[in-house]
Amino acid sequence: MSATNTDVSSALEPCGAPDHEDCGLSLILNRLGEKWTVMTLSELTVRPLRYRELERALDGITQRMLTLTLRRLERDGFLSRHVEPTVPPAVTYSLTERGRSFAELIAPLVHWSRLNKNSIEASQAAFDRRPAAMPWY
Amino acid sequence: MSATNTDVSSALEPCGAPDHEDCGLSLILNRLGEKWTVMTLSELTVRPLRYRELERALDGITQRMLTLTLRRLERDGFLSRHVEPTVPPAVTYSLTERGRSFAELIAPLVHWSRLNKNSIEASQAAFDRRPAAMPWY
DNA sequence: CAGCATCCTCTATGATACTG
DNA sequence: CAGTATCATAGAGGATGCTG
Repeated sequence: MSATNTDVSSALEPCGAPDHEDCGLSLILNRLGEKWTVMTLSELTVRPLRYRELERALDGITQRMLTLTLRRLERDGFLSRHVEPTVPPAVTYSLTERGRSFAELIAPLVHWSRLNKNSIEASQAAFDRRPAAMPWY
Repeated sequence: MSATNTDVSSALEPCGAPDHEDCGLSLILNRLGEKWTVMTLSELTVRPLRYRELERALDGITQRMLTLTLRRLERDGFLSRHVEPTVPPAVTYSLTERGRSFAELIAPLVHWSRLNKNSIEASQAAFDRRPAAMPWY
């Protein structure tokens, strides 16, 4: 079922499908699906930030979700956490090389979204306007 | 907060953050986060498939989730649904141009995952081995 | 064949309160 | 400042049975 002939690396080969080995795709797909991951990475792309700075930058985030998001990203090695042992403590988060690499990976998604936003919303509206019961169409 | 100087289009600018307009990124992020979306698109990348063919290709999927996934992708205009009005009916799903474009967008993620899987898992293991209470490190 | 309807569980997220 | 702890909820996902 894999596209094995002409296209070698440009084809979409999902990892996790029965005939594909697990390549860890689900991990990053899950991360991308989490509500605050991409925005957090984005903020840290600009410069390292402290906990409170992130909290203020990510409008509406709760402390719980901020901590969870940061911990998961740290666990995956996407960012590093630096604690300055002062009182009160100063904790700074910064992207690792891997985190920066991951962020670059996401940029095309943003671009594509921007390009396709309007037409996708048009498709959705058309779909929703569709007569309710019309199994033959 | 946006990176405005050297990097124009390669920077990760999240849409939805307070200082960024909504570019529809959350839609595709949500889709990517859904369990069967990418695998479904992947299967359809090879060739158009009928409902039962997809069901067999996507190991472990329930009819409920297959239908949900297909409907969402159809609504977004990523795939088209063709009904042959025979008895019993024959329904074929195929990628639209937009769906194909989206699939191409995902391919780099697969590649990146493959490349980074092992080192990410190493980071996770190291993180999990870390002493429980050690707020100063 | 290609679904839809129903019930159930589990996880992501959120609200709120407390602390070294 | 930078968290942790507890409680609550909505939606994703799954199990099962039925149908044009």
